[in-house]
Amino acid sequence: MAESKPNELMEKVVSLCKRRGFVYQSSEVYGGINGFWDYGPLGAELKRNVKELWWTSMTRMRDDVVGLEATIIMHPQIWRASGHVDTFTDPMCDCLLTRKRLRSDQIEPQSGTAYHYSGASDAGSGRAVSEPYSVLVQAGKPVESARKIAIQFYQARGLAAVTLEGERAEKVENSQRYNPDNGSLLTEPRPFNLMFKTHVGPVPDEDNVAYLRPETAQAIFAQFKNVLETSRQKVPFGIAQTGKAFRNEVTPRNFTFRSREFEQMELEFFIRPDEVVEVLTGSVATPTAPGHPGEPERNWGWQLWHQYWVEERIRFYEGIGLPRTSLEEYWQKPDELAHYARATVDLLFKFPFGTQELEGIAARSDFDLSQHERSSGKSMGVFDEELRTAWGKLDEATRERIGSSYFEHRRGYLVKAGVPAELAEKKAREDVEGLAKGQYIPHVIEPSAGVDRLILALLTHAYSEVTTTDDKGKSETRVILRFHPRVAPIKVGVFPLLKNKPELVAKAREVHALLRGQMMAFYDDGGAIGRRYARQDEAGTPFCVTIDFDTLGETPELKDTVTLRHRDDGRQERLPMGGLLEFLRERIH
RNA sequence: GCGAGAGUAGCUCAGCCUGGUAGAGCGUCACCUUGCCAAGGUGAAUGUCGAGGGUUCGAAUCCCUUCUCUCGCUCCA
Repeated sequence: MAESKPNELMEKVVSLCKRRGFVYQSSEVYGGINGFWDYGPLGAELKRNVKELWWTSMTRMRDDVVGLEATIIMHPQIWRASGHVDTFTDPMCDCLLTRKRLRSDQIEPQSGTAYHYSGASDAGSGRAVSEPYSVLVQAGKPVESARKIAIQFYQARGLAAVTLEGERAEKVENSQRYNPDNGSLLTEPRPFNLMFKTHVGPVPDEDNVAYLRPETAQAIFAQFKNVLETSRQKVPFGIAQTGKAFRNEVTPRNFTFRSREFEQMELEFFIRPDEVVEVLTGSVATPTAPGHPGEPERNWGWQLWHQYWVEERIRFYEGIGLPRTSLEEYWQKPDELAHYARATVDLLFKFPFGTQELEGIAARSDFDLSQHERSSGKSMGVFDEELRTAWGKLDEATRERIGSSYFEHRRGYLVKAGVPAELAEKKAREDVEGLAKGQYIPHVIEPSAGVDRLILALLTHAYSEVTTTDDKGKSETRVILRFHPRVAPIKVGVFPLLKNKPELVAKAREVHALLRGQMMAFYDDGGAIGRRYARQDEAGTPFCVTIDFDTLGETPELKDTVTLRHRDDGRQERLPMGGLLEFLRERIH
């Protein structure tokens, strides 16, 4: 990474992105639209490469993961079951004094005396403010403390010497309208729905409200049974999906990092609950050392699976040019975890504007499938013949122990989900009976990555500057994007050494024709050769091929060889044309 | 959404204070030149000065509104 100040580096990257056609602001000719970005020619190739590498490594290279491509608009019930309708509709309000933003439903109810003011004036300047305001003070506190806050409020609105007007006291019980920190009145609560709403059908009304998905994952849960029944997969296995998701962010920030329309790469990897693993294998293996635990084993519990996926994902990033040192693993603290999550690891990248999340790998227990089972009324469980048989062979004490552990987990989930205690107990007991018959709801490990964030990480990580000084002492700074060849938008540039020699141009065209179709190859004969190299460096092209007079046979033993030039160090080597394709393929795959 | 700063050629910026109808460097394109790292020459294109409104004989310049970007408060792909 270049050694610039954070903002400087970010500005350079943003500027380069536009100049070279990686990223443009959406709808720019109309003044742009906040939180939306388009990918230009180079960006589109880069993004495509990243998604294909993810898809290939997740599905094609594995026996135990299959793909899904679901719609963006789904049955609205999905978002009620997932919790997005509730948690994404937060009423927010602002403190009128400090402008601090608060979740109005999370404000501790306050009681005391509210002092209302109709406005204030400044005798000195003759100015007046007629905006009403109030301050809540706890019972017993003097009125002066309210006045002090109110004076600050009116001072902030331009009065120097404040004379408060229309003071009036009122008893208040359990109000959420005041800031607990300073007693200041808050703005009216406004709902902040982070889901984009639309209507299915031509006439918008309440009955046909639908949402653009705020994550791709829920479709995987909703289609879990279909995939299970049609893919010939058995737990443990995963379902992968990439696609657009939409969140009406309060504050889109940091270039493409937080966008309102963005793309995700998500895997839901379904595993057996630990109780099932124990029944089948007699014990549950747990992590013994940090690092990659190796090939999956039958006796792995959720913790090992979780660790496995964390390490798999880090390997993926390493494979596309983000070394482990550029990443940071953050294990969420118990109080930060969502209530259904058992563990979540964030993979953070050191962006110029701060260390921020690229991907979250969550162990989500059986929460999601259970929610959809309760919400849809359709079973989300799987049946495992082997489990039923193994259960039959257990002794009574073991059945009792494993059964009660399973019972506690299921009851815990149901109670948290709002099921009345008595009913939850009854249902949890039924679940234990199901377990004995070979039925259970799979747990899930969810590695969920943001594509656009990853693109931004790759761009900022690849960005570097090289300053050279020529004979005349004139120094010049060139930009090199040091992309891993796997993600580089253009894999190879093909140039005739000179443009005004038709034989060179024809030969270069021939080489270009040989390579294109196999990989993104770019032909260029404009300007001097050094300039063309520089242009490709800036686009992040790892290799350039130059056709010269030796290629044509000027030095007989060099006939049909070309110069291959490496981006990162300018090194050149001579290669036979016939071996070119293989040489490049080895390095870009 | 709120507070602070900014928006002029593809990019980086000057001009704004003190109104008189837009400039530099780089880049882009064409031609010439070219013997491996942004070489040189000649020529060309490009701005409704972010958008809208107002003041004025006249606005990039002064005033208002709006949009976008950057930074702080919330967020986690």
